[in-house]
Amino acid sequence: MAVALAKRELASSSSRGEDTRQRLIEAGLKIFGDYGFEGASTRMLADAAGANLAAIPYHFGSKEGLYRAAAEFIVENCGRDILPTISKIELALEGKKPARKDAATLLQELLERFSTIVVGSEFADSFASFVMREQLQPGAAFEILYEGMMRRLTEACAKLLAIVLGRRRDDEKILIRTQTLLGQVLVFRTSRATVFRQLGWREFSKEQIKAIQSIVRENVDRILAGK
Amino acid sequence: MAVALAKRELASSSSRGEDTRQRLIEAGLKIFGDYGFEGASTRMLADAAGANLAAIPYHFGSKEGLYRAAAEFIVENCGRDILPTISKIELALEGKKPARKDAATLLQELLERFSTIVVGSEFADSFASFVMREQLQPGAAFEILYEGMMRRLTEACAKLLAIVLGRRRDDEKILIRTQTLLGQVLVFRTSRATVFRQLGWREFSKEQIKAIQSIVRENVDRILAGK
DNA sequence: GTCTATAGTCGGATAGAC
DNA sequence: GTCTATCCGACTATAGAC
Repeated sequence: MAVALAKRELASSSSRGEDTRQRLIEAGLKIFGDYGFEGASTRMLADAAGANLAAIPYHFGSKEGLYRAAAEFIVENCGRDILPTISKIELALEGKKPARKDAATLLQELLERFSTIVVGSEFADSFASFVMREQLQPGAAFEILYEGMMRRLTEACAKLLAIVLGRRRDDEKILIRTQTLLGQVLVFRTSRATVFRQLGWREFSKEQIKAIQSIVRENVDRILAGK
Repeated sequence: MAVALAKRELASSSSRGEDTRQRLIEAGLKIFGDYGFEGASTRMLADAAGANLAAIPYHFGSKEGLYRAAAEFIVENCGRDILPTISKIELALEGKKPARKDAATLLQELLERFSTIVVGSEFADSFASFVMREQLQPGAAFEILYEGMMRRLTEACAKLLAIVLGRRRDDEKILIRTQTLLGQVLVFRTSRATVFRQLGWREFSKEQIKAIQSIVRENVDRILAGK
């Protein structure tokens, strides 16, 4: 927190440099998300940021450097939304093992938070494409995304599920089932075009997000109820 | 059928033309899947097909024409695997409404067939990327994929689910839940990199596919059991 | 730090010989 | 139908003025 503040002060007090840097990262998020690494041109990036072409190699060394910086930006922003919940869960798991019922409640809370980010945030519109492209062809940015975001999410999810179903947390079946739980939420992003087409939607409205979350919650309840 | 046969005969009997065309489509499937439409160059495509650069505009009009042809190839090949099952279901739904239990059995059969394609076929390695990119940025090829493949799958799935849960088949909740069912399977493709990382897998082996299918089946059983 | 201008590369499509 | 050669546009990165 203190570091972030210091950064901001540095940005506003010093030169335009840090400001250009920030605008380039935000433009990178959108442009790389829309067109992919190869499809995005440095001209698009510079234009979207209102910056000069040469500012990219200057601030980030290369187009790829900007790409990595965008991945780090995603991790930081998602972190703001979901890390508090994950930290709470990790803390609860550190002490004596939570009761089955409490673990189920925590798991539902985690999934609701997750779905709010995945379908509910307009920020997700930019970074969802970015992340999906890295799933297709994992590169250096995938490491940043996985270590900074996905690992803690899937591990927290798996540990809670293990408690609820009464199994060891590194049981392969638990890990597979963890993915099926997350998949129920993720599908609304990864198959967005199909979902919109079939449901006649053109966006995720507040009501639709609630409907999705309600059904996921119901499904998960039923899955957790099984022995 | 007679048309397909006639085409094949024409291909083998006539000139190299039809053969080059076929090799370009198969190369397109792989190259477009790996690099995306923009990322794939006509030189890569021609090299992978063992064809000349100029053969692409000659046979398909343009690079985009080859792209569309690849989408049609996907529809045809997926169709071979899953259309018989879908047709069987559509037939069963045409007559008098199947019993709840029978609908559940058909739904499980459909999902197993679906998961076999999604995670189990080596053909999927190529076309999964192709389809995912179209979900990100739906273009002309998305129409081909949706109308030729996804529409009938999701509709069959939704109709069966409506019977099992005793609701109208155009109920929004049914359509949403349909997506969550498919999502449990799809996640193993769309988040492949994360799944492999968390589970320590490097491929989908026979045993792992069986494990996935078994857990999906269990989840779906529990979801369908709810009222 | 930011700009313009440019070098050097690679892209898709085409013309025309065979 | 297939090939070679080539056009023309767009790309990333850099050099050097300010």
